[in-house]
Amino acid sequence: MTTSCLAERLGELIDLSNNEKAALDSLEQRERTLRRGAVLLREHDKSPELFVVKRGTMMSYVILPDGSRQILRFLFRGDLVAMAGLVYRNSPETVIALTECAVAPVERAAIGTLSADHPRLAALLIAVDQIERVALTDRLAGLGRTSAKARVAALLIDIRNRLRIVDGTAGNTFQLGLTQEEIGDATGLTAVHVNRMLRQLQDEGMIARDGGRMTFVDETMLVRTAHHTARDTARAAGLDFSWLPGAR
Amino acid sequence: MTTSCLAERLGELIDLSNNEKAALDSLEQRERTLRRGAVLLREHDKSPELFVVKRGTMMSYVILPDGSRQILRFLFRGDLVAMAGLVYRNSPETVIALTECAVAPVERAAIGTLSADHPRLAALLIAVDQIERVALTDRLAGLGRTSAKARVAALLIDIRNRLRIVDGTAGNTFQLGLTQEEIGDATGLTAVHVNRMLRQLQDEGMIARDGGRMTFVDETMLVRTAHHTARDTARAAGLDFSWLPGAR
DNA sequence: CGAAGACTTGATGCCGATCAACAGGGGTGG
DNA sequence: CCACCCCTGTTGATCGGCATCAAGTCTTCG
Repeated sequence: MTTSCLAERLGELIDLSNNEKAALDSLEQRERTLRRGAVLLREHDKSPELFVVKRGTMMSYVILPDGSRQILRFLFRGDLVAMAGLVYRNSPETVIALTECAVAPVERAAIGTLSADHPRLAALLIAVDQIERVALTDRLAGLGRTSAKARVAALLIDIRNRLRIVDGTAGNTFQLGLTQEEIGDATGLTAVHVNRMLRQLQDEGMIARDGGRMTFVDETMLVRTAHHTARDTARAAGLDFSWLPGAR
Repeated sequence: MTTSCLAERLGELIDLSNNEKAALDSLEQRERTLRRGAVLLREHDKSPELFVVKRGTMMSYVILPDGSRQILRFLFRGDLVAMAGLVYRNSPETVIALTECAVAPVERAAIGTLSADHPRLAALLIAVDQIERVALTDRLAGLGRTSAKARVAALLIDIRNRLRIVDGTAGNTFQLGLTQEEIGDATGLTAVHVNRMLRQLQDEGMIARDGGRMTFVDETMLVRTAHHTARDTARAAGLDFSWLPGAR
């Protein structure tokens, strides 16, 4: 029995009832696989459905009038993709697969019936939105007010933390899975300057690199360099769900 | 009879039932007034409740370790403040009044009971979150990938559009109500450079300034300068709410 | 084995930060 | 009522971080 990825994600926040688990499972009946580089959704295209990431990692971005790209978000197992498709007929962003991926398409209407049948899950979705909103504002502050080195360091830490949650690896080494150009498009820098910042972090003994693999040598220093507000996105400590209505 | 500000806001998106309106009204029983500059909520402080803005304009920001400030959001009538307080015990941001303000405190638990009693409203709150998320990602792309001039122009357009919705003024002149330092903290620039950008926009005939009043002289050009993705945040065109469950 | 993409490093230039000085204005206390 | 001061705005001079341009290496894959 494969539990739904969404149930897995929400289950980290609160204990779900069996009814709720079943409702979430039923959302992820279908599955669609994507190969590396495949486009799930294109900016401005119609987006009649949303998706839950089941395997692999993806990213979403926008292209500005001058052709430059801003990466908005990296997506991992359990993340909801294209929630904006709920309200906007046309997708505000492009979503592509960074690795081999599997996603579960979800009808828009399913979110409506879900909130009717399971008010607590609807409230929980609101809560998850807030967590993601805070993550976005953290990035906003980073782009607006921190140096190139801090931004690159912060991105590395972010990716590592998310990978850690997904595949449970506890070590200090991980597969970054991003080109330097992608790091630049996420942090508002050029690929060239990203390269220099990585070299600098390496020369200063904070990280080590070997091909695509990244190792945190001095994590304390790296965190300090990143000005990382250790919000520890998904950890239950510091979160409060006492206001949720009863389960069904 | 004063309708609730939240009902007003949500009512722009869909037609609310009388039950729903009543439920929203009941959220805004209490009212608290704030004078210009007053702090509603301080970063890291406990935030046991949320608020709806009833009158005036506010802003939220964070202070980074080096003392610099990033303004995250400007808040107008009908906006929800401190929704993050739903999940985070401690507020992730500071919220202060830019003008004389009135807010209605709302218990966290009220959101829970609201979603239990009125599933459609819960779904609508999810939808509103998505609209705001898209606005945030637009700003993210602006900070990461556009010039100082474009960012200032975009901010001016944004503020004007929001003021227009709130007070229904249709003209091209409005009270900006922000210092140049605040514009800088919102756009990731210094006050000095904001000043130069405003002068440049003025010299190029896009805007005119008179004390605190701002006039759009050549709006077309201003919009082009801002690379403004005319998402027109609250306009119902392009939005889709057919997936919502039935009203109660 | 050739070609295309990713990475690396150097040289140079520009956008926006920083430092500095001054003007206007509104609030406060003497 | 006036003097003072702090806040905001304005403009010039200089500096520095990151972009841009360029050239070359390494890797991967057809």
